[in-house]
Amino acid sequence: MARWDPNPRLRLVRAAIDLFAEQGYDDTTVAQIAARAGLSKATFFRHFPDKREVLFAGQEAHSTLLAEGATAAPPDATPLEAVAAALDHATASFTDEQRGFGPRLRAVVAAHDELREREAFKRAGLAAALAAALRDRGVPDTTARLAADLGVEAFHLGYTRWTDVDADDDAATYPALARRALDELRAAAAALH
Amino acid sequence: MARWDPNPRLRLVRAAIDLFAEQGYDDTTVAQIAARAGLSKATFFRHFPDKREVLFAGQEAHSTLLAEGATAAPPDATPLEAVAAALDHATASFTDEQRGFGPRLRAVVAAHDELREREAFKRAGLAAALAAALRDRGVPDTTARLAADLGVEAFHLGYTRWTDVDADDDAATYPALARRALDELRAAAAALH
DNA sequence: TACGGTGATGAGACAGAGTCTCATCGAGCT
DNA sequence: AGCTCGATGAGACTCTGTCTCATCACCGTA
Repeated sequence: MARWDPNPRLRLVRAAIDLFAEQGYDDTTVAQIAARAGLSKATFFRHFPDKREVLFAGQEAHSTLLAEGATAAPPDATPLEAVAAALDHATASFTDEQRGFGPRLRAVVAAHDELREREAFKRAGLAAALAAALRDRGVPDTTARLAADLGVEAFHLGYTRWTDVDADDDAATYPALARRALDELRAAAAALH
Repeated sequence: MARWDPNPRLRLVRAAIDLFAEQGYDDTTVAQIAARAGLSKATFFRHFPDKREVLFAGQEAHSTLLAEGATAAPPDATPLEAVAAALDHATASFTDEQRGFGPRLRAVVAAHDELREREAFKRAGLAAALAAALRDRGVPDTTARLAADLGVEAFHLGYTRWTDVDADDDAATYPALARRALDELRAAAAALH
């Protein structure tokens, strides 16, 4: 696993998750991550803008998928139906390896403000992208933002349940769990006023 | 304005906002901020855990105020009425100096991901505190989170309008603007399903 | 007035994050 | 073999953030 092997990015991600689980996030330096991946510190920063980002890479792709899904929904779909379509589209691409990383990822992030901060930011990015897609469908701004917030909350709630090892129902796919979460949120929102 | 003068914290905040406006956030070092406040770098980090935080200090106080306001609402108040009470309580304490900082603050934050990230995190903290207060009133978890999200969104929307120099209607107080924003959000949420 | 205790500050060393420049390497093309 | 181009490594550098220790102002007390 050295210098000129393929997939340097993925090697860095795996090395980082392993080291964070072994010795903690704070006690792991970027140089150590790079070394385990057979690379140098400089190369790490060519692939990721900072140390936190190695755990959140690919979130931009999720933004794109959510927006695509919402845009591709039938023209007469309601805002929340478009959000459901966005969830279907975005959750379909997740892999088993991503599911496997889930528990370790959540444990590390939960333990460090630095990482929870990045998570909150990424989440805001997802909501903004989804809201923009809804606005392009003609949904008014405030409605679009609220619907997008529900969608992103369902996206995360579904992810949490999908990667929860204590409740590993193999029939529960990520798309199905996200849909169910959205239904719950919709019901709660309807009961709000 | 040197070493043993009073209010070192506030002096640091003012120095930071001034320098960020003058030379930009990236080109301002912590040492420079401390020097302008007549203090040393070490003392800056005694008052703020990191460079970003000098712009967001006091957000914990807002969390407390929001929670207090929600808790103090009449027992028979609906979740959204409790949120309105929380906004009344939290927005009442803002000063004219805070209003004056608003435009510069928003401009600096908007220009740097690093700061927008911290803002998103603080926002999540406010929402969590408000949601916890609502849960303590007996509001179900999901409902509490949604209502809290609306409240925090109204809190920020109201702040933006209150500190918008282009629309400085002196009769528009922060509490009134926050209330109005909450009403708009409530209407949009009701129209969602 | 002198003295001692306490908390805030400064000075400076230090490790790690993140940036930058330049040399080197491998792959593909001619 | 020689050339080009993109990816990498090496290493210097600045700044953030931490830590230790000495110093200073203030306050109470003798």
